[in-house]
Amino acid sequence: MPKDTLNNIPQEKRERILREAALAFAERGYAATDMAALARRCGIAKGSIYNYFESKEELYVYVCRDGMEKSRSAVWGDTDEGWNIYQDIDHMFRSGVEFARAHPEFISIYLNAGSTGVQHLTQDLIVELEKRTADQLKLRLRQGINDGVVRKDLDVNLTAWIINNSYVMLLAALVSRHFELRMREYLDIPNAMSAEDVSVQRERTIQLLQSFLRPKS
Amino acid sequence: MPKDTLNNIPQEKRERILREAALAFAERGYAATDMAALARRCGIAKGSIYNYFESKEELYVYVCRDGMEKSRSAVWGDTDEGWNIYQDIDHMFRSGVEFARAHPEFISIYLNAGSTGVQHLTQDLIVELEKRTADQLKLRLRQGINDGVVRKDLDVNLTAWIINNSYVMLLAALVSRHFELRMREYLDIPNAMSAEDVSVQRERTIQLLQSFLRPKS
Amino acid sequence: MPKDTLNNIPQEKRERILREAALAFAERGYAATDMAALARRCGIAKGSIYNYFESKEELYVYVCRDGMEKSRSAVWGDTDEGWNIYQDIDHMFRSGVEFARAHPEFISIYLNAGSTGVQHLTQDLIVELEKRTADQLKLRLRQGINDGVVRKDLDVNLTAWIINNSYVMLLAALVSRHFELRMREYLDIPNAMSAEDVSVQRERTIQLLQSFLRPKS
Amino acid sequence: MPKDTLNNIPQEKRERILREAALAFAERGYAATDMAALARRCGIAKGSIYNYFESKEELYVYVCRDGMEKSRSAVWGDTDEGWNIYQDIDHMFRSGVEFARAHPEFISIYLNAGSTGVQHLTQDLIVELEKRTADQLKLRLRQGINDGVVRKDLDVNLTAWIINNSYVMLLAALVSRHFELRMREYLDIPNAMSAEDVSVQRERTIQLLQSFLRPKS
DNA sequence: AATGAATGAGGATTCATTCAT
DNA sequence: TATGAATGAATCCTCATTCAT
Repeated sequence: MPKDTLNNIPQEKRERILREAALAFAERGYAATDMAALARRCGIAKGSIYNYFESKEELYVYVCRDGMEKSRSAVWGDTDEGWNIYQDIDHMFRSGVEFARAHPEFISIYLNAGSTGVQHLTQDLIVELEKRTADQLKLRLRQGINDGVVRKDLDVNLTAWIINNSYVMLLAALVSRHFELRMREYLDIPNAMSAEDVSVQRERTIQLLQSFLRPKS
Repeated sequence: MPKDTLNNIPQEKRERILREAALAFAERGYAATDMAALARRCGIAKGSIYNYFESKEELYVYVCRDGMEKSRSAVWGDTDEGWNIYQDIDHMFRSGVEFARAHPEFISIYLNAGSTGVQHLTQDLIVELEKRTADQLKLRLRQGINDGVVRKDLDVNLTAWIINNSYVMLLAALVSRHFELRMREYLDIPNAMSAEDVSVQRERTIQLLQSFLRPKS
Repeated sequence: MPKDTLNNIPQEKRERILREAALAFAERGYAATDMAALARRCGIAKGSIYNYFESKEELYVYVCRDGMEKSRSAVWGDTDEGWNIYQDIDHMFRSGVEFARAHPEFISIYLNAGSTGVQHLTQDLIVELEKRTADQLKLRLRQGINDGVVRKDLDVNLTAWIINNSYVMLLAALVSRHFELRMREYLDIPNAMSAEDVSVQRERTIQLLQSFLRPKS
Repeated sequence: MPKDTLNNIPQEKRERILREAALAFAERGYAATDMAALARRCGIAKGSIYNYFESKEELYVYVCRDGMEKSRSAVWGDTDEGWNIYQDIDHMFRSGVEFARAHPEFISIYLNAGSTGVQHLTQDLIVELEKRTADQLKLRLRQGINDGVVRKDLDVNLTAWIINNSYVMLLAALVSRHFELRMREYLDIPNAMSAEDVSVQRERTIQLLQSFLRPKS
């Protein structure tokens, strides 16, 4: 969708533009992002952005697509086919948090995509990303039930959704002041969460969710 | 915070303004909401809004505060002190879904508040609302443990957060196309969710979450 | 087509805006006319124009319609039903030249409408104006033939067209440097045409055209 | 006026550039013609145009000059010194229509040149072309009078101008929707004019104009 | 208190022209 | 010589806010 010109410029520049655009959209949202300011921030002329993209919308969609791909490969890029649901949950939360630390902007954009205004531009794109995770979790839960390591009475779909809900809210807490405050409120964390805090809570969340899955016996 | 003038107009008018403003902000987001269009849809003159509110920001904050209050009283207004955590979860999900159906605009605004752009204006306001729910859930969980109806090994705070995560995502699915698509993806619901679908999934979610709490016995 | 606001402002202002807009479009053409400069020239703020008109196009169309109406009433407003073709030609050329002197901008806009670029916006509008003149001339020619004061072998339609061709080119010469130079070239007028020159040539043209119509006797 | 470079490129390319530039200016007018789009349609790089011409203006002037030369040679290139005014009128209308069919773009440019915006760039150029026709018609009219085949009382200059007025308007009708509609309105032609229609009207026009010249017998 | 015309800073986009390769 | 990426002034239009009535 971007213009050919985008492929004819140095990779470093292309990446810088995408990075700064993602950061800008994440910081201020689509509507409040100013193309002139964005260009300045990228170190290029206002008109140059329009050599690469038809419009602000196209740039936004491209940034989202890029983030989605980066996210997918960061979270699920190196899973082991042999893992079970417990290992997958563990991996998902760890790699997810890692990705959110490296690229908080994409998590913000993900949250924006769920909010109002530009949903229509990106929802399909992002739902595609959800599908990857949904399929993975559902598959592993089914295997776990078959293997007798997961409670037989669990509704696989619903359980996958519930697990992912907390995953999403954890990542949200890493990039959104509101969701961070909410999480600290629930978890009685008085001060801004340190990386250490996050790791601890991530581990506890993993363990608690895992404990929900285990057969009662 | 609004001007005194707001109290000198007919209640019907005041409510209409708040309702339409909430709808407008919910539909398009803060930045993309046009004060002129908003005035038109309220049936009042552009200038009149500025007789009641200092600025667009103040109006937005007031709408949020209003939504927060409506939400709190809708969800927790008529709880019974004698209920246990199972009854509270049941009540929260039921009244929450009911509220989201009656006032989807406030859920949208809540989600926006968690996204970028205008976080700073409303986060404290909305976190206050979270606190009410957090305290309630944590209290009941503690009581449940004491009463022997909840697993003793549960981390009360984390459990409350996890429960509420799914609550938030369920309500989000009712007002955001993106989160609806996500939920349908997880739950294998091929078509737009009917009220019936929502009720069914709400019940299943309640039961699954409740099952996580029960002692293994 | 303009917004209601246009009718809610003082007549003097409304007329000033229309006048200046017509002058601006006439001077520079549609594409080269700058809305900001136009506003300045009208003594109003840039945004104000957009309180009256949806867009530059709408303003342009409105100016054209206005010019067309002014032109029609100026040229054919006070004809006498009893006149014959000779009197009508005389009247048309006289009132046409008078109108072109009072409102050269509308003649320029007429010529632009025949040129490239914005034809589609105004052609129907302006052809409507032509129709008035065409019908008038054709009617009178037919009457003249019936009354025996016009050559019987004349093709009425074609004759009307030929008469009007020179009418158009005469008015064009009054507002367009190019068509003035062309006319002076043909008529051996070395210097810029004075009002006197124009009157003389108008009279000669009238007489020559009239002489073409007379029966050979 | 163009740079020397223009002469160092293959003739085919040079002609293609001129042709496409003429078409582009004719289609959209000077101001609305986009140099980037023009380069694309010429099949050359944007920068290359500036290797041949200093600026858009210079290119435009060059295109006009080229059109003027083509027009002159097309219309008057192969006249016979022995022809009289009747033959010249006949020839002028025939070759003019033929030229307008082959190169409508130059007629459009001619009309634009008479309108606003870029008059100053080309008027002298184009008036030069008019002079050729004016001189020819006036000469032949004078000869006609001397030879007794033209009414002695005619004002030679004015007659030449009147003849040419209809010539201009006929060609205009071939390239401008507005002037075509106007002509159809006058001549009661309900549908778009076919080549056949045009030929018929051209013949009638020639004959009618010629009839105006003939001595009363 | 209500109105809506007026304002002008700001924002997305265009485009003639330049210049490094 | 040819190319096309880069530039930034220019342009259309928006919109929160003001203020005279």
